[in-house]
Amino acid sequence: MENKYEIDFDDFLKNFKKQISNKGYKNSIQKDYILKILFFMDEHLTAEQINAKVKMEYNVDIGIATVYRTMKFFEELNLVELLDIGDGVKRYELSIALHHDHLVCTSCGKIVEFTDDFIEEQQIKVAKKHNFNLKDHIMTIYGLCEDCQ
Amino acid sequence: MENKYEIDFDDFLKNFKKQISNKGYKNSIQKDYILKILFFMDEHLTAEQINAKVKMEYNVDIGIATVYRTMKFFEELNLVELLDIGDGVKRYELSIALHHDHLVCTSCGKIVEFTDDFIEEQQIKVAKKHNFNLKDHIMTIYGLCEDCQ
DNA sequence: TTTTATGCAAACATTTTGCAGTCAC
DNA sequence: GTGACTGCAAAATGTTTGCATAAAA
Repeated sequence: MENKYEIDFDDFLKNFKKQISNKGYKNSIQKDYILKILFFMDEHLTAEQINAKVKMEYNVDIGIATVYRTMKFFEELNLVELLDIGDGVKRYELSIALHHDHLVCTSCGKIVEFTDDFIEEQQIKVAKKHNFNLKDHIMTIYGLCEDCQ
Repeated sequence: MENKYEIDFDDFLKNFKKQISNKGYKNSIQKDYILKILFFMDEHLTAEQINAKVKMEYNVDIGIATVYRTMKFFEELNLVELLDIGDGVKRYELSIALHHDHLVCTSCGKIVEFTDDFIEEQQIKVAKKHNFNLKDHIMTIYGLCEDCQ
């Protein structure tokens, strides 16, 4: 199976589960389902979408509460990252994706990932200038994609 | 009275009201209250906070619905900008503030504004590279402020 | 006098929580 | 067996909408 991370899913899952149990938490079939969905999806999924995909792929309704709770759990363990494109809905992606920022099309909603080393460096300088101890950042550029122009 | 825009509030209000009526909309005392609160506040206020400030300063309860509707109205006229720091609550600020990005302290919530020409230029290049017609962007750097380190 | 704005409450969408039962370790 | 997890429904949060009334132009 193809995936954008260029690593084997089984290796990934094994490692992921080990991290969970190492920290004293318990694994479950629901967590596995969610991980598999996140791993093989390119897009940044909402809780509702994750729930629907799990239902579709595995014929199980794990419930939206479980999705939210699991995502919050993964987030706290830094295994998943939250993406907020400003439409009031949370989207999630695996942290194994290298850091990147987002271009969002304001017409069709398409999301393109990018990184820019210059900007990254400059952000460090900005934080330093204001005596902030930088932890993270989000940068989202809004515009019209090629198709929507 | 001091304010960060270095312009006179009465001039600002007069101009603001003119823009509203020029576009065929009606002015109101509620809009004036909200504008005065926004003008003299440094912070980026939520709808709830704006409502509370109006109640406190003018002893009038204009209602949360009015605040939301007015902010959406101002936003559509590009008189106000929406700031989303990713906590699921909308914050607003006047557009007369020059464009800037934000540093947010993850401990105390302090927000510091900044601009960086280098980053701005680089964003234009990034958009161009991906064939996006750039409209806007948000960039928020998260970290610990001096006091919280 | 006509159109837009207000204010209340009710509706809405998304996310969180309480709790009893279940499962992983 | 114990602590963590699940699943349902109910609650909470933030925001929007319907509608009758009021106010601005």
